[in-house]
Amino acid sequence: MATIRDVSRESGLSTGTISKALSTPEKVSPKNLARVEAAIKKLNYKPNMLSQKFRKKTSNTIVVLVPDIANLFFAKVISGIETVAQKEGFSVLLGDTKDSIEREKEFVSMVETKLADGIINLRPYKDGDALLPKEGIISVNASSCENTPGATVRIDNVQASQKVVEYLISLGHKRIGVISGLADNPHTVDRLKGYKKALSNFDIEYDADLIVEGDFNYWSGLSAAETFTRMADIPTAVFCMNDQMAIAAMKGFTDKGLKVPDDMSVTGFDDMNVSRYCTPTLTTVAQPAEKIGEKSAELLFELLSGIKPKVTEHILPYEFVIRESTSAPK
Amino acid sequence: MATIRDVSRESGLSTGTISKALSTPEKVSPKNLARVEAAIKKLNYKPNMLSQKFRKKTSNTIVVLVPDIANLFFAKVISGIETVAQKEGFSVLLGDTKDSIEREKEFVSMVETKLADGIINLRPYKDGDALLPKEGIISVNASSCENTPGATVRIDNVQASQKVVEYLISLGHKRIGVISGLADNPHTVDRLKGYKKALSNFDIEYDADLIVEGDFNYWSGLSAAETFTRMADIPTAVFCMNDQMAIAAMKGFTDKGLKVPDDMSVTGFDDMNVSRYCTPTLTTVAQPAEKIGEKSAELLFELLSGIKPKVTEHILPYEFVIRESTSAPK
DNA sequence: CTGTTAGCGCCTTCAT
DNA sequence: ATGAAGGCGCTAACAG
Repeated sequence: MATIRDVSRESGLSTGTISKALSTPEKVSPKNLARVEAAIKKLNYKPNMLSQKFRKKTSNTIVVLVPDIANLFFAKVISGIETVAQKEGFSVLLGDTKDSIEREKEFVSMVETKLADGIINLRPYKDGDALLPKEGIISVNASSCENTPGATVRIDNVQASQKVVEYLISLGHKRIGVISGLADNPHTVDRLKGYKKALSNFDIEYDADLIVEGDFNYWSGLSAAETFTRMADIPTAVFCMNDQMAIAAMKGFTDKGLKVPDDMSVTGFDDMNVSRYCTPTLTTVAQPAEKIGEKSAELLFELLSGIKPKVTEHILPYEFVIRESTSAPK
Repeated sequence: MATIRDVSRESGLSTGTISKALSTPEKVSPKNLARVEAAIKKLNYKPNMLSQKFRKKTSNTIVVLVPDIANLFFAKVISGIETVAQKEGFSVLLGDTKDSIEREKEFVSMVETKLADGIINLRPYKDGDALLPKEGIISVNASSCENTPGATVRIDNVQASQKVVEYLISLGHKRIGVISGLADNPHTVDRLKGYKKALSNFDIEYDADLIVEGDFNYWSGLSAAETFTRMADIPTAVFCMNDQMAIAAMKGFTDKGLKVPDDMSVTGFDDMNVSRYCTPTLTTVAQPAEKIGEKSAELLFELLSGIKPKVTEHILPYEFVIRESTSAPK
């Protein structure tokens, strides 16, 4: 493998000149530039970026910490991050933690060992078991919840949930079930808060029996739907905390002979691509996943460049999308 | 930032000893080991991995080239890759090319510039515009098609497609439509081949009018379904080349008043999670996406370690899953 | 504009 | 088992 020294020898110029020819060609005479190029081509020289990074003490790499990359929402956020990172000349290291705190630690330590310059964390912040934010580690929390410390990008989960539930109420629903995420998940907490606000705004009493705990995966939505159908006083609508559970719930209700939306209105959260193509199409909250990724990356690069950003908590707009899965109760 | 030299000074030991204490502690006396540890803790020393990699001339990083990470199938493959990579102590750099050949080039050059040791390519190989395989660059093509050169991991697309179509024929269908991917996509080519084989096995004449071109995205499935409903002689079943188009097609048919599967059988390809929760549930080919990722990574690491693997073309088993979207024609 | 020089932080012989 | 010394490939002063 040819090194810069080989190019120097071949071209009869010093390594310093070669280096400059590569980084700031306008500061090298055209004649010499041509000689450098010729030598590079002849030797098929490729600069050793590892050496460059070492020398410059910067990896130009960020790590994206993600609980599970096979979750479409996260994948979209990452896509947004990638777009911005490439524009800035950064690489993104994938930190699929598979929900293991051990793996998460390893990835965090990558910035301590210079392998990465900063971190974007897609795992919602939870008091107590959070590795980030951490002193000396530049990070952004993407898709966070209320009261997340440090730099964050998110939508207003409380408000969005409230809006969904108030819409159901406006249709005439009074008994509205919830398929939640795990009870201690911060998104669950925020979205439940919005649900309660909506009820209280319209003087509907909160009934804890109407909250069925899921885990954001399909299966739990199906199972929760069955739970509802076994209730003595079945609700007329169900607010699901993500689209996956909502789609599975629609199936669960359909299987038990309930028509959606005639017998049961169902709403989701996220607006995955499939939600406008399933049957019936899903009323849901559209999260700007790619935008969240882009904004997070932009914020991280601001932080990385040393400027203190004016705003460190970005609350992005969401959209409430009404489709076929909701209607007035019979 | 403390360096190894600081630890050396603090502990009164040479840098060589510190280095050894970190890499092969069993070769350092317990007494000195303790002193090293004390010094490290006192100074909060973290080895500079950038320097380490530079010195060792290996990045311990692989790049995963993916046309679009917000595609669930790819995301799952990546998840499998990550699992194996972490076990091997490698990082994975995300190469979301967003279908741009320029970006792809950049990522490929990362191994030439030592930023990565090898590449796993999720883009199907197409004669003519393929950057990989390439001399001097260790790579594996994951989820490839027939006749892909170099190291590959895939399922037998032709056989799987044939099986699906023969199943439809066995149900009594004779006029079977296809919603394909883009015509020049290698997966389209392989799967169409299987479709034709099935027809010819059962002496059904191939009718090019029954092939409607899609692009593997939802929208094209919906649009193709509408095309079918406008045909004079509507088919009784449609073989879709992925689940996304199949789910959208089911919606398209339903919207036009056709019942699935009573009036129209629909099959997919991939078996995304949603396919067992949509309504009706989808008959499809289950690709072992995570396994494909794991196998690809294992193969790459074999290649990287310098051993010539006995097998460089891995054909993984798929599963044909029969669900509710198919039945005998009326 | 170009050449010289001195390291970046670490690992690895090679002695001891 | 430990220490001394050299150098990986590159960039960044600094001189000229």
